[in-house]
Amino acid sequence: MLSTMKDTHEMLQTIMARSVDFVSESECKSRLQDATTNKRPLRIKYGADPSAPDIHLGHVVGLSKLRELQDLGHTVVFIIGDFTAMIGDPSGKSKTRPQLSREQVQENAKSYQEQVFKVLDRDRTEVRFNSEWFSPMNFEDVIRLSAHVTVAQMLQRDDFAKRYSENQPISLVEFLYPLVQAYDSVMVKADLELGGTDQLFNLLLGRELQKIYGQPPQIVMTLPLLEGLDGVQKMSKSLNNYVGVTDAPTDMFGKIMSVSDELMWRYYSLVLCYTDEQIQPLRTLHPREAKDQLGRAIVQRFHGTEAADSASAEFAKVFSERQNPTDIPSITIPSDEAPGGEVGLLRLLTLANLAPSNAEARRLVQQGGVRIDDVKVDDPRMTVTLHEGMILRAGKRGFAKLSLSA
RNA sequence: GGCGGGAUACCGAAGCGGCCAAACGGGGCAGACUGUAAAUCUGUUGGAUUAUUCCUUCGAAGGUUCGAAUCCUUCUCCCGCCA
Repeated sequence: MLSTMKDTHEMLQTIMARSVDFVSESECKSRLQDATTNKRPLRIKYGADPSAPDIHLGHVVGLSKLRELQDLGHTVVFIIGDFTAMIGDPSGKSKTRPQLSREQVQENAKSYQEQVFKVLDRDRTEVRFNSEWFSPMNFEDVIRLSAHVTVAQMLQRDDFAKRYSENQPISLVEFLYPLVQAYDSVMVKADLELGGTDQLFNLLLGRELQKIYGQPPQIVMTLPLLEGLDGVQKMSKSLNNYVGVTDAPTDMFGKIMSVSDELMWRYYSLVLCYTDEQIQPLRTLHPREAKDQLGRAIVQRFHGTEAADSASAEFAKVFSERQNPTDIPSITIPSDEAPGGEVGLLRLLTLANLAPSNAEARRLVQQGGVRIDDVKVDDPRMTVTLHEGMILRAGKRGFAKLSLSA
């Protein structure tokens, strides 16, 4: 259970590891001591947006930290922002987030939880939906809540300040969002809240609001945002630069291998929680080897050792040795598409889902990206005589195996 | 309520009567190389067609013109400023 007072310092170090902002160390220390003497685990708040139910490694950064805290005996209060998701968020430069129905939100929330518990300890997690306290509120309540903050306070937030000075629009709803999140903290009596560095303002507002409501202010900790596969922008579903925790082992491994050499150390640190001392020896390895280990460790975490090893082996086979993968999706060409067992090459590629259009298929062929049974074909006009088990390859990753049945 | 700005392909952004399927950048895809789906370099990036060519696309609908993303009219949506 909770450690003794002697360990407080050590505990603090564990808690603070990898954090960017931490408000504040001294508060945390006394809170920990209090927790120990009263045998009361701290309540660690974490908010999740169920509008995009795919958890990726970017989320794992925070989740891993939560797990560490759970392993120290604390309780995670996992808040699903079902209320906020139902309203939709017009935030920022991006397009307005779609408003989700209650059913969709429920469904997303469910799959969200399934994924989250790949990292979190279910027994030390309290799941809450914020519609619990927001749905019953009426407009009067909203106005009263809003009265606690000023526009000047809101404009302290970086992105608001920036957009305001650049004459970019800021929706009133966006002003309300930090408030909503802050109120969550009040409702669950959070002792500590963590989030990405972009959440700092919202987290701090939670402190302010708690003080107003007569609660001890939560400790605030931010963690770095994990860069996505492109190595520049933060990992996100909408940028399609993410590794999902439900990705198939081979995909997951392949995506990790596509991370730049430079970036992989961040993944070691933020996703796998390696300390600098643990990372140091890895730097002497060949980058390809270090990345292979990274990929295996990550796949192992979500799919097990066996899957990790075979994903690694499969990758070496397909990309290093340029062999065909073990499992190739099988496709059947309808007989009316292939009179006499013959089909035009381009048509074949589109039928096999290796190209979205004939024009795209032509480009592939002209650029030398197409092979049939390991033989390069470069004539877009050619006709192909089909046979059972014929293997089509388009580019590095596109494969299809022909099945002639019926 | 008044005034002004804007809507271009996946995204950002040029173009302002023909040479525009539309510059440029990003992203995507392919190739070379390689140590990997790293890095770098090159090519490519609406659809149909072997090609000639044709079709659809520049917020929507009409119109002017031999010819429009470009001019006119109306409409829709977005943004800013001043009230």
